[in-house]
Amino acid sequence: MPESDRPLVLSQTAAGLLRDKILRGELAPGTPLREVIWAEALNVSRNTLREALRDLVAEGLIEHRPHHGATVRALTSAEISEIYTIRLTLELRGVTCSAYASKEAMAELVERVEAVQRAALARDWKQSGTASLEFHRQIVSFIGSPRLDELFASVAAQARLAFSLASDARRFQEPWVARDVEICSMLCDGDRAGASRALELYLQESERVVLEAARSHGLPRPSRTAAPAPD
Amino acid sequence: MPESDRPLVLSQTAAGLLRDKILRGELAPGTPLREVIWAEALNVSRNTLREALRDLVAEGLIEHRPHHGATVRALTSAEISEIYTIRLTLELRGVTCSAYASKEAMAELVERVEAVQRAALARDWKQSGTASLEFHRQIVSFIGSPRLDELFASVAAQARLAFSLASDARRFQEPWVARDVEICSMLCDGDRAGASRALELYLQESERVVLEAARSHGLPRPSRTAAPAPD
DNA sequence: AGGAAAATTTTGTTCAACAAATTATAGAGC
DNA sequence: GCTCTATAATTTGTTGAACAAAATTTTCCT
Repeated sequence: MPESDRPLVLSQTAAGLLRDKILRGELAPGTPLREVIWAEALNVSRNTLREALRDLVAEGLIEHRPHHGATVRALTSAEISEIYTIRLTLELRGVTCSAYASKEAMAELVERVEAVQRAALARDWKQSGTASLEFHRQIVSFIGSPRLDELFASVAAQARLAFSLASDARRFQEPWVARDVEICSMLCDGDRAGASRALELYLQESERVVLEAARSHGLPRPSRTAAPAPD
Repeated sequence: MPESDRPLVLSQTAAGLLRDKILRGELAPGTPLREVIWAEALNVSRNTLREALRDLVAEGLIEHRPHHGATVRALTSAEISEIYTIRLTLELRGVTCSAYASKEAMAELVERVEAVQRAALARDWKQSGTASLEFHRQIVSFIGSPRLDELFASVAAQARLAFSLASDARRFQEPWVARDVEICSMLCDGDRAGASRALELYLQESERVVLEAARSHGLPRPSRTAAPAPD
């Protein structure tokens, strides 16, 4: 039944709800998203849900094989590596473009690295991780391309999906804070070559750690087990 | 009527037909794509057409404003500039990564630049443009990320859309052939710094020319005129 | 003309149905 | 007991009709 609230575009709000659940880690990678079940769980028609699913496929959050349906995307180790390849490409270019960044943009960068520090001081490691991604996002924004910004956001969302496997959040986030700070100060000093080197090492190590976590914690197991209930 | 042939996934073959028509230039940028009209033109239901349209939106070939429907994407000059920003980001990184490219990949690069030369010699400027894009695509592929390859393909498709405005194809393509060859030989010699410089100038000038062509030829005019018939 | 109100078009969404493909189940035979 | 196959049950792909809501066009009034 078409009920209650009248949001601007239903299929997109439905996509939004699903996106949140996935990013929040409530739906483990590999989980199948059955159309009828989620249609009534989100209180939309099956057709509308399908449109929502198509949007999420475009975002890279879910996979869709014809006649098999949609599943929460489970990253292979190759895909995790690719995430870092993409990050390196975008962030290195961002560092180069920081030469032409406005005063405000640089101030925003400092602002964000401070947010990382605040979260770390408060021992809020989840927030620290989010803030760190925001910091790197700001670096990418120096390029000045909304589309590349969007790509980074998409990639970052998937990275967080991989992060969610990490058992101990502290050991996972703490070492990076100081390095974010270092990169930021190098950028402020105009030492772009140094920032590039630091960034490259940063991403290499991060990739190694995430890959390790993913490997130990369980990679795309074709588990045919029952799907968690929507509610 | 669900007729005759039984393609694997209808909505995607429908999207394919539309994609071709757009890329072929049969549907001018800004052209509205009315759902009922194209649904029966492609012989699919409206729901299926909607799914096809959503796919094309994800590809960046069409725009979609809620309650206004889909239109063939008309690039603003800012968006044309962004195409070159993205190309610069991807291709420069590709040049860097060419250091680790396999022998086969480098051979493929030479292969493609030769295809550009052949087409130019045959005065087939349309083919020359396509081949040139393939050459640059190969540079990007050195990065080794399918997703970035896909991004380049998407951006290239839109670039061709902008190219289609060019009045004189020869003056438009000829000057670039020699520069593609130069960049290729620099890469083969391992002179990545030189290749980077040449590439940056190449893209800067290309952007200038395309922007000029687009400006003179007519930018996103909100023409409310009748849409061309599907057939 | 100008602008408000009504008629029309177009999109957003739902529902019910069915074909086709996939997966699960139950036997048959060894 | 095990594999292989035929059958049933599920799930996706697609359709067509219907209607509400938003946007566009037309009409009509001043």
